This record gives sequence, structure tokens and C-alpha cells, in this order.
Amino acid sequence: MIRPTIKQLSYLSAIHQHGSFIKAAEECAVTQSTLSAGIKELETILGQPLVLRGRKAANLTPFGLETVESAEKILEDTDRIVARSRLLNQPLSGPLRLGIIPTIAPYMLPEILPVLTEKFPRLELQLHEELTDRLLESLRKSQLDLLLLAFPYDTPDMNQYILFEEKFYAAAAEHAGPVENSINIKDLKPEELLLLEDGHCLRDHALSACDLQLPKTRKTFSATSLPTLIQMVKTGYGITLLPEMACTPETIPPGIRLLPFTDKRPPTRQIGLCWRRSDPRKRDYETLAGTLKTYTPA
Amino acid sequence: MIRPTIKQLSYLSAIHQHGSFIKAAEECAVTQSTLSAGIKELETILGQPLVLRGRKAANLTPFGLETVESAEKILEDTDRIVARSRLLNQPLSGPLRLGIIPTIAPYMLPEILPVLTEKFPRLELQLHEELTDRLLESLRKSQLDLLLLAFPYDTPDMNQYILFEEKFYAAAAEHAGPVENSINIKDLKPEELLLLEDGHCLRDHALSACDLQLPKTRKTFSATSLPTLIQMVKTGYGITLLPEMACTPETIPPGIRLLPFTDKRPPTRQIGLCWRRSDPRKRDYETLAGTLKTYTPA
DNA sequence: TTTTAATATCGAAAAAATCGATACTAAATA
DNA sequence: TATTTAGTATCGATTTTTTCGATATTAAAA
Repeated sequence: MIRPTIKQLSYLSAIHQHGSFIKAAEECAVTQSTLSAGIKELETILGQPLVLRGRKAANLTPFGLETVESAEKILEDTDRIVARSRLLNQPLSGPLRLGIIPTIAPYMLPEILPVLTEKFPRLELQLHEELTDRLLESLRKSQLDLLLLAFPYDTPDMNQYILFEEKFYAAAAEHAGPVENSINIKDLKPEELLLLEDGHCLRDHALSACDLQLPKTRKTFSATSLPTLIQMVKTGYGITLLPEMACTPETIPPGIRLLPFTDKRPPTRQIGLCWRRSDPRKRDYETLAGTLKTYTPA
Repeated sequence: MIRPTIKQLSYLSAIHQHGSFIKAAEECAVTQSTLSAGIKELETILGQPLVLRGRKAANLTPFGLETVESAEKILEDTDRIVARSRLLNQPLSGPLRLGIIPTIAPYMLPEILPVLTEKFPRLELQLHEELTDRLLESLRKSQLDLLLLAFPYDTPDMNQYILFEEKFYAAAAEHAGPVENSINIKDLKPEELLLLEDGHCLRDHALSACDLQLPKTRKTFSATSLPTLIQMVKTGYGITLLPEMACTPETIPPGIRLLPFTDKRPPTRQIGLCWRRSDPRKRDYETLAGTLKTYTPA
């Protein structure tokens, strides 16, 4: 389909506004002959006269009026695109689709979002909370731009940027677990360890951090979220590992003991960002990382 | 302000739809290199990456998604202009701003509009009822396209096209006026002649058709519309001249006598069209005139 | 490492847009 | 009626832009 050009439409609009080819040409910063030819071309494309050339003024035909109305809408829309781009030309402006896993989002976001909105007021974060695998899938399909994940995790074709490392704490009910107020990795008994359900990276991180492998026959509850897990611990079903960021008074109810690990190399997970290697906005993401690093768990 | 071109926007849309430069180029009927350069140019204009080039697919950045949304709106609007023009490429299609004087409109329109809409179903008449002078002023300013007037009338810079001539009848109350059922021009007495108020061409046509000049001192009622005038006649204030098209049973109530003129050259007015000499749609107007001619008053 | 499948780039050719000058046109004026 | 005037249209030359075809580049897959 052959279409009018934006330039032609702007010529028509200028004529409508000024009622004269000459003045319109001036506004469009072209010669009158150029504008004249442009309008003629437009009239040819549309197969209709658009401009009524009078001695004193150039007015529009009814169809010309209809057309100029659409044309001005089109010009406005086009200019809006440009204006928007101007706004976003500063770094870390505009929409950014950020994926976060459930074992980070509720703890880190309330702390870090206010900082981000203050530091990058033009940033328009679109948050998506999902399990790591789904997030990576979306990232691969370019439906997301940036992920906030827990590592180690295999993320093919992606850049990883580690922000910080956080310790795990063991959580036990008031009268369960060891007598002391601390714990050692080797004291963990796999059969009493409570975990999130499969798919949560926290599950795997906890296990591997403690160098544990679950017996395949194990049949026990798996929780769908950390709050649920904590409730299970409190009820005395067993003990669990919690990342430090989840160890806040709001998250840990009374009746739960938090036990630090006394090992030389205590269990940890790493928190970091992840984006497509091919994404041209690496610089933006690194800037963002700089701010996210200021967050310290607990 | 430098603007993206419609072509560039269509490239972006094609990439969004096909997820690939190559397929998009195919759809746009250009080579991949052309499309690639076009997108690059667009990204330069906007100062931002729009497309995330992946191995398997080309996806859009968040700003690209925003932009493509506007772009597709713009493309639709543009295509709508073209589609509309296609529709109107047949003669006598689309909007036509027609001005009509009050002493024609209510009599001719009910007869002629149904015929027009049947014969030119795509014609979109916009009717404007005003006195001749105002209509001519609007016509001059290209705010109207075509006038349906009564002649003779001086219409500088305009084309006149006479459709037909219609006779005047004298209207008198049942027991007023001459004894016979007809009348002669010279029987009209200026002092008992009722007229429309100043500005109505009918007033001047009636006077000149009867070769009358009003005494400057004359102080009498002037009616603002023909129905009012007829009521005044019925009430016995005097007699008046009515154009034939106004002499229908719906217009003339009982108690009014319509008297034909017996003169060799009875008083008449002419009905015709009028448009700017420079208007390129002369052919359309003449076609229209052909149909309007089929109307016969009364 | 090679192959593959995509996008980017380059130089030449083609197309178009633009300009400046001039022709044309109709109204206003002399 | 001829001339002036004030607008738009047109023309040829030039410049700019677009496009193409070929090739380079890139990164994943084999």
C-alpha cells in the first residue's frame, strides 16, 4: 500500500494553518515550489483535490479538511514519540522490565524501591515475580530486561553481575533444635530439614550450601512460600534455612530461634543481576547494580 | 523538529510482527539491508535502541514496544486516509458543503434530498441555510462549496448555473384583493404589498419582477419567514408574492387565494447553483445540476 | 573449529526531493 | 483594455536520500 509521507501531511497542515503556500513553505523551511510539489503529490496519491487555490488564500476542500484533521493527529502522535524519546535519553529512564524471584522480592523491594525512585526518578520499573526458570525463559524471549536472582545459577547466554553474598541462618522452634544459640552445618539432619517446594532456587541453594542430598524416598511437606515455611518451623515440623534478608522482625514471629552457622565457611547464597549478553543497555544495568549493592540484608 | 518517517515506523511494526529483520524486509518489499538501515536511522533519531537483536529473534525494547504501539496507530490513521480517498474517488462522493437560502430550502429540499441520496449514495451533504450574502461570503472563504440561490444576483468570481425559472403568484386573503382569480402586475399597490425583511433576496426579486420601488418613507411590517408572511396575508394585512415552490397545500392554508399573473412576461425568479470559479470540482457540480433540474416547483 | 543463520556495513546506482528561476493565472489597478 | 500584482505551478539542474547487491560480522550450533 502506497502511503502519504509525514512530510506531505505536515505540508497540508501548514497550508491549513496559514492559508497560503508561501507562508506554509516558510514554516516548513522549504521553498514554495517544494511545498507545491509535495501537495500535488499528496493529491495524486489520494486522487482528490485537497487544497482550493484562491487568489487571496489557499483553503481546503471538505476532503482536505477531513484529511488535515487526521494528518494533525498523526503529526502529534509522531511528535509524541520523539518527545518521549527525548525524555528517555537520559540513562535509566523509561520502562525497565525487572524480574525478581519470590525469595528476594518481598524482602529487598521494600528497602530498595524508595531508593531507586529517588535516585532515578524517570525509571519506570515493571516488576514481575516468578521462579528463576520462568524468569530466564522470559529474559531469553526478551519479554524481560533484567533479573534479580540468587546465584549460583546456570544462565546460558546471559551476563551475571553479583551484588553481594548473604548468609543463611537456621530457624528452629523455641524448644526444638540444638541447645546452643548457634549451629554447625554437619548438625543439620536431612530428615528434619524443611524446604520450599521444587522450583525455588532457595531449596537447591540451601541443600548445596550444606552439602546435602535428599534421600529420594523422602516424603515430607514442601512449602510454597517462605512465610508458610516459617509457620511450619514454628509448629515444630523441623528446622529450615533462611536467607539473611528474610530474618527481619516482620518476617520472623516470636517462638522462632535464628541460629547463625559457626562453620569456617558458613552456607551462603549470592544475589545478583542477570541480563542478555546482547542487550545494549549494559551500562544502565551496571549503574543500577551500583545502587542495588548499597542494600545490606537484615 | 526532525521526525521519523512513516516508512521507518512501518519497518518497526513489521519487525514487531515478524520478530525478524529478514521476514520484516520481505513484508515491506525491501532488502534486509534497507530495513536494517531504516531501523538504525530510527534508533538514531530517537537516540535509543528499539530492537533487541537476538540470534533467533528480533524483539523490541520496552521503549520499542511503546513506540511500535504509537507507530501502528499512526499507520492505521494514515491508511484510513488512503482508504477514505479510495472511497471518494468516484464522482460526487464524500462531503459537500451546500448552502441554501431560506426561501428555497424548506420547499425544494424535501423533494430533492431523497432523489439525491438515491442517485449519489456516497454523497455526504452538509447543509447550511443562510441569507444569500452570508452564503456568498462563506463561499468566498471556501467554507462552503456550492450554493443553491435565487437569481439574478451579483456573484463576483463565481460560476452561476441556472437550473430553472419559476413564476411568482400573488397571495391574498379570501375576501381581499381583486375580484378575479388572476392578477396583473400593474394592479399591485406598493402600499399593500407585504414583503420579507431586508436581506432576503426574495424581497428584491419580487420588487424588481414587478418593476416596483418602495417609497422610502414606507413603514410597515416585514416578515422574517415565508410562513409568517403568509399568516400576515391571511390576517388581511395585504397581499404578497410567493414563488411557485412555496405554493403547495402544506404551505398555503385555507383562506388564502393564489392568483396567477396574466401578464405577457409574468414575474419570475431563477433558481440556480453557484460555486467558485477556481473550484476544481466543476464536473461534479454540473452532474449534480443535472439531477436538480429534474425538480419542478409545485 | 566449522557451519549456520542471523544482522550490519559498504560502495555504487537509482530514485527522490529540493532549489532557483521562470511561467502561468486571475484579480486589481491604471 | 492593458498593466501590475500576488499568488501557485512548472521546469531543469543539483543534491540528497534511498535502495540494492555483495560482503563483513557476529554468536550460537554442530
